[in-house]
Amino acid sequence: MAKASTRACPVAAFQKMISGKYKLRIVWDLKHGPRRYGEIRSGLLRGATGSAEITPRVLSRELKALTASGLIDRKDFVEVPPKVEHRRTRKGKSFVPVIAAIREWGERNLSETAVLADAAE
Amino acid sequence: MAKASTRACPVAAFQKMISGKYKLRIVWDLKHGPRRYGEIRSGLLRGATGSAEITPRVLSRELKALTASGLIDRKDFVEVPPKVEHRRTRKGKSFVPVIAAIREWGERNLSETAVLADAAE
DNA sequence: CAGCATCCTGCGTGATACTG
DNA sequence: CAGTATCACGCAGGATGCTG
Repeated sequence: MAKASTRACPVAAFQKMISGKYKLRIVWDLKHGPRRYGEIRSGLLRGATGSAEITPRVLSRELKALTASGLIDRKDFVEVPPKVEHRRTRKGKSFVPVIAAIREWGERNLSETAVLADAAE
Repeated sequence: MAKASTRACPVAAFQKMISGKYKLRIVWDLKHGPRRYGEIRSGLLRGATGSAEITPRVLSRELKALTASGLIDRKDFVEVPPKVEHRRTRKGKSFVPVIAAIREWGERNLSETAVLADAAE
């Protein structure tokens, strides 16, 4: 039964796994190696103003979900001052090409003209 | 602000475009050619009981969004009885490999056994 | 057959404040 | 520094009924 569902819709499982606005970007941002909590937070959405982006609550949740999905790994240096690092797992690394494919397609089909048409709200 | 996000992250635009539970599946299901509204609806989530899945409201919205995104094309045979077909556009077809990549990865890493094994690991 | 109108609910997301 | 606690809100998405 589970076989049937996943076989019918791996896409659904994928969507569930990367649900949320930041998961894909987090995994992608980890390409340079392990990153600390604060690094992800400040490096994720540098807006034009460099203003804050993701709230601690949300980032925490995303990281937990990604860890639960097995895409990233959490390393806690247990002592003070608090230090936690996240890095991609094997599974996470194997997922990178998929993100790359998405990015590549997005850059060709969603950039500029397409984006403007879509962002016309 | 939506503009900024799409600009920096094609991934974000991608997520926005395929947001929702059915868009990817709809595009995928159109691989066999044009499909009528009812065909998509009854063929999308044929459960064990074959019960209904997506409501007209939701399906309609998904189709509109996909049309607005340029992934699918809507053909309305204007006369009675109502007949509407949807098919993939060029853009939609170019998007297929991405879905295929997602599916392929999902089948290898998100299938029941893999999920369980990875969760244990 | 292919929708639209209305109501309702859960959840993802953000803002703010606090803590070990 | 790396979170947790609480409140609030918008929106996706389901249910139901009606229509051209």
